[in-house]
Amino acid sequence: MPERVHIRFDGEPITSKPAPVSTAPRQFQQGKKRKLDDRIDRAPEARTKPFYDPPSHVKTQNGTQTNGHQTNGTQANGTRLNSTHINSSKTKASPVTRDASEPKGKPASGPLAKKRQELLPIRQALPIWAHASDIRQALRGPHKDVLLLVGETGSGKSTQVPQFLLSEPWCTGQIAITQPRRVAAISLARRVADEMGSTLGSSSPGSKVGYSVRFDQSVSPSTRIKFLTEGMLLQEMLRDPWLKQYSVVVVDEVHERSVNVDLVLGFLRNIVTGDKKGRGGKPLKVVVMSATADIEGLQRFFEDGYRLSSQHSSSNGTTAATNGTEDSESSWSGISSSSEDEAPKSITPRKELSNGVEPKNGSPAASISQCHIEGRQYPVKTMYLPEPTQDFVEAALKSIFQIHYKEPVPGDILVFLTGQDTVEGLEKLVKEYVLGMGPEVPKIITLPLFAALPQHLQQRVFAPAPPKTRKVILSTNIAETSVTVPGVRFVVDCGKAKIKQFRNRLGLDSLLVKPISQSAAIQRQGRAGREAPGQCYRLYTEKDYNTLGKNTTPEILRCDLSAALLVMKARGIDDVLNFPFLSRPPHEALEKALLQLLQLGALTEAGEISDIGRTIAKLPLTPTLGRCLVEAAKPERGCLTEMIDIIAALSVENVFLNLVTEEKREEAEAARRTLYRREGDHMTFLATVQGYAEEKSDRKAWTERHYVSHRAMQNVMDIRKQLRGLCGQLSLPIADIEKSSEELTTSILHSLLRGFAANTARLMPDGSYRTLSGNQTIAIHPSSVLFGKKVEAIVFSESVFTSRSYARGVSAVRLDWVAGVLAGTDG
DNA sequence: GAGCACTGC
Repeated sequence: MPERVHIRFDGEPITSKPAPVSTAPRQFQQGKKRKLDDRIDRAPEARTKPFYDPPSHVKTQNGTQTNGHQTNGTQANGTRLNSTHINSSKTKASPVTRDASEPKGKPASGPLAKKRQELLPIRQALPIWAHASDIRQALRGPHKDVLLLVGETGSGKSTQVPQFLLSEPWCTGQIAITQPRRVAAISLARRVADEMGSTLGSSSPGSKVGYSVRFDQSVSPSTRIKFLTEGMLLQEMLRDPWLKQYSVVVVDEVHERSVNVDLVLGFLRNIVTGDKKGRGGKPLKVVVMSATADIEGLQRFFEDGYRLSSQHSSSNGTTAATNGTEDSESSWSGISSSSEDEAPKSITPRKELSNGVEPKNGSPAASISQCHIEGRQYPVKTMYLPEPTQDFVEAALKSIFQIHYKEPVPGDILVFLTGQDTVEGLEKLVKEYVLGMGPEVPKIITLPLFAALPQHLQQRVFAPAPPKTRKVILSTNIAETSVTVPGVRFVVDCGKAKIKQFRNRLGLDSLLVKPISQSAAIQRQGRAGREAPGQCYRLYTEKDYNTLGKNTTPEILRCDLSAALLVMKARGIDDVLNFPFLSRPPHEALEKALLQLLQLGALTEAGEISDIGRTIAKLPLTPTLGRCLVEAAKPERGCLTEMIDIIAALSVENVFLNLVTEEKREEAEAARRTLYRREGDHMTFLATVQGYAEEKSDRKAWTERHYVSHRAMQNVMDIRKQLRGLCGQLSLPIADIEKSSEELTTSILHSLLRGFAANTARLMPDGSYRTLSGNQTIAIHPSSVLFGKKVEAIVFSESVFTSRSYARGVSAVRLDWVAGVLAGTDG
């Protein structure tokens, strides 16, 4: 989750006038006993029969810790919150010394310095502050290159760790710190610049802090700390596999386990455990930061790397830098290492293990340090349903009103649901019930929240509730990590989410409602305790909670791996099957992805990356879309500009606005008629992008006239510009041969077919479509302009299984074209 | 007749 700015946790009360139910943070800092239960007892009686059982054992799921005082809370994952410990035989936890991250030299002056001075006490109050010295010690000295750091929400790790390391003697290069999301990278960079009394990024040549995200890079010649997205770091590795400009890479939010973070960790392990020739002998330090305490998987992951590297260098002197060869399942989700017996036997227990390597060739042992930092989270009381429910929307409705009648305002309710449909369904029900509330009851405003909701409607959740009013936010998973809603004291968790899963056999994604993991449930619960003690109402039984998986299955085990494998191949990993995966995908998935890359011509028969593959790897696109682009640039196709427009539209969500009412929908259909093309969605996207681009006077008005999303079109234009620039650099030619519109359309569709040969289907006599590769029934998605139309064959750029198999992004093609593409798929 | 959430020189 993004580390929010911690202004509210500086030890001052959140509000100047304490609300009746709020417990000011200072009280916690003074270690006063929580009054949570008293408060509940004093609360007005619920008007309905109590709906919930308190949990049978632990009532408080989150410990609260501030100022280093230990409360008797139990940490979210059930382990004890202990004081910080760094495990390293060479690292004795030393007393906190003066912070060396403070700039040396002349005394500061000016507004930037003033800001830095103002922020200093806030930084010093962060839980991580007291451990600055420990963190520095853990990486000081040779062969102390890896630090695993658990820092819970509010510990301050994302902002402080890079500043702690800045003045270390070994830190002569830049510090990279990766984030899963662009907004987090930018806002953290801004915060750290303020804390250091520096300008941000490219605003002045002397600025010390910068960031790098897609479409937005802001660094200066003096940049020392650089926040960047995981994808950007991978992109930088294409140019510099050894990351020579960096002394340390801090990998943040690892617990989210994006595909990119798994790839980053694999590459970093290779660098850190390999020889240092590629880096001119200089070591790279790696800090891996996670919000969940389960870092044993990471410990094993790096241990295995060191062990293999020492085996390599002692046996044949080769480096493990580009090729990890461990067989063990170093799985994050707790699958134990299968090569346990190879681990150093002398060292037990693992907690005190500091040496990942038993030196086999006389080299000093490398050490992996661990550090645990307590968070700043208020306790959250958790309630379960006594009996399972079939209808979580109805159960949520009951819970909302039970809370509303029982608990005083302020205190907003955040409800986690599965999707737009359940959000809108529950919104309707709540609004109906609100009509029946008496005038003496506080008001309710319902606020839906999901990604497809227009931005200005999403913004409404950030406005505080008016007096005597309670906000009820009905949200998808977007509020679990991406959006932090202020004011929430009550969470209602349906225990489910829509999860995307790639089916190797069918080659299509499924998007189904599945139970969430315990860690996701804890994450949702934590959303109630960010500003004050809170409550979490789980719409399932405690027994059901205990049967949930501990962690969410990492994305790399759930997705199409072709993009990930191409990333590896392009960065010099020849043997991708033996890449050091933190969680190793099944062999079948890897083979399937290799086969797909071969069919795209991105790999040679020998499995080496081809020129086409190298080109595709440099594009910010999936391999399939990249292949379409390369095809469109061929002289005989000559439709690169058009393909760029289409791909740009395919790369954003919701070019066409979703309309709520039937009436609006009909209006939109009529308005868009000029954009629709009978050839299908891709030509329709082309007409839309071209129409928008040709509008020179008022593009916003153009989008409104055509019921097109202005925001989406702005993104399209960014991507279009980026792709045009890249095509120039990669010498992909823009054709200047005149073509008839029919010839152009044919070229475009052929280029699409080259990338999406596997995504083709033919019309059956019964009117359904069946894929040519697997003879699977697939239906044209209702959002397609070809919905309800019958054409002899289709090509589609996306497919997903929800209630049935749907093709999205559909174009009509001739069956003999499809047959031709399937027959010969050479480069 | 339907759209979990992120992300990329």
